[in-house]
Amino acid sequence: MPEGHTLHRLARLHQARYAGHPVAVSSPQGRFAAEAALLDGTVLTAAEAYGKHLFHRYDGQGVVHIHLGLYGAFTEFERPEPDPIGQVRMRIVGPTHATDLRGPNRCELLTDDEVEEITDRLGPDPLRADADPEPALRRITSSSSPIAALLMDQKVLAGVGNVYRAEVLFRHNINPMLPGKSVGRERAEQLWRDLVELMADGVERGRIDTVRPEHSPEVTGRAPRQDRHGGEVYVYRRVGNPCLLCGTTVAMRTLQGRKLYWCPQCQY
DNA sequence: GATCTATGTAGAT
DNA sequence: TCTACCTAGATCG
Repeated sequence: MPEGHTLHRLARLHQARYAGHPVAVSSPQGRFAAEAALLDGTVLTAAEAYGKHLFHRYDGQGVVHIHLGLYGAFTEFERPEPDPIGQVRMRIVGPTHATDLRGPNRCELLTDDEVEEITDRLGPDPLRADADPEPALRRITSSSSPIAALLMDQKVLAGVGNVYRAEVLFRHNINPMLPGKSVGRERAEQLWRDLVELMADGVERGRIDTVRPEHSPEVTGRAPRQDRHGGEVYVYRRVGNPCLLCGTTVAMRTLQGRKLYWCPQCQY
């Protein structure tokens, strides 16, 4: 379930459970076996997220770069950990807990320079305290690409995925196909500030909730979202259902291979 | 049991 | 714009 908030939450968890300790690293599936052997028994010094990328730093041995892609997931255990089930790419066992990594898009051992090459390509991450939104605001307000495409472009903003994109555009009544330069500076700033809040909330809760209290199905009587991702949302994957605000049927189309959801009435 | 889908990205065409 | 890739759970029959 990986948008930026998931990775930041994992980084925080891994930092608390493993950082500062020697850890056992293995690859039950075998596809990370050589790297795991190098790392096994060394100290994991830090866990950090940048956008949708997760980095595990090991004392003197380099940095493990993990990108979950669409399907990747970590499973966390208290020790004693069970035998691995299924395709476990990487297992880390620390003093009190263990974690299994399955199905990542990337799991590789890199040098500091290689890590920097990755982070240099990313736009500002709304979840990082050191983020400077200025480059993102300039990119958005000068581009003729649809705002929906810009929000998902990791070179523009790091960490925003399909759910946050759909939801933040709904919250600001912006049509997803509106060119970035037509969004304007002020609304672009509002989008950034809202993403900072929404995504920080996502890190705390471990799920994406974007519906304002006054718009909740309990208050409005509108049908609640029917989705399995866990949070309360306005439009994401609600195609064919009534908009929580106006009752108009939520629309869906594909943009650059990803599904886009919006309310044709509320977003113009 | 087969098929579909998914909060993603890189690379080919 | 397309395809490939990594995996598991939901859905279909």
